[in-house]
Amino acid sequence: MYEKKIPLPLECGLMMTREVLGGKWKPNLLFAIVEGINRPSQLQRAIPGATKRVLNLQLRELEEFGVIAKKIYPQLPPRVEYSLTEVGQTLLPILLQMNTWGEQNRTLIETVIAERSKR
Amino acid sequence: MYEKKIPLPLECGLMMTREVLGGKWKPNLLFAIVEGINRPSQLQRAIPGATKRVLNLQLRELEEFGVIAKKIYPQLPPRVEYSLTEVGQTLLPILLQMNTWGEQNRTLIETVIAERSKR
DNA sequence: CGGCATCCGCCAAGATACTG
DNA sequence: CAGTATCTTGGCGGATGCCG
Repeated sequence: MYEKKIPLPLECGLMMTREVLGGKWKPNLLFAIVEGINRPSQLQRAIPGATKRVLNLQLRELEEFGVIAKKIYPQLPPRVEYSLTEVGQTLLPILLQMNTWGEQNRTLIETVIAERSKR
Repeated sequence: MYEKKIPLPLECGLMMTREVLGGKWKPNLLFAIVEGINRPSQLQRAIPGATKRVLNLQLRELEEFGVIAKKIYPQLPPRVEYSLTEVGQTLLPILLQMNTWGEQNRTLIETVIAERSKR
């Protein structure tokens, strides 16, 4: 019985997920959308660190991957709302875990970063 | 009763985790180490896409964050072994979920990527 | 309000070669 | 086998401004 013929098939699932969540603000965007912050202007306000352009780019990518859906209301002023798709919902557990892990280890991480910048 | 004074405290846990897992090969490295592929040369072979240099850089960062431990055997030829720390163990659930999610949605993702490159 | 065009700086990551 | 030094690059993300 062969345990594992090929040591690592590059553990490709990780790369796949990375492809989807890889953008700097994508996790935050998904997180925000779930919480009901689902309009572009709201998202901009919720994520002050990112510019309109970047958020748009990343939103489009998320949309291309079928993770979020974009609803356009043809009116003036224009109105757009994002929502998680079924597939997007399946990402929630991961995001939640990432968030709580980060919270739990925040002091550790901050310490290391502070330490690092001393050099 | 104020529901949420500040809409998003930038959902900082996500950024923390990102800081630790952000490198291109870090998830793969952790995954491999858990599976017993814990020596530099082994890791290089298991992850053909990355160069020695990059792997070293990312391994060092993981070590700085206290996620992996580095054991050096002072002998010739030199021998080094990495292992997950307690903290590192707590990352496993996340990595596993990311991996399985990627596997489950591999065809979707590959399709989108193929589509994208047509333009 | 939502979206896009343009320009630019930076840094993570690739390529290569050398030392112990 | 493990690690480092040097050089280069691609592209992601930041900044700004214009348009419907």
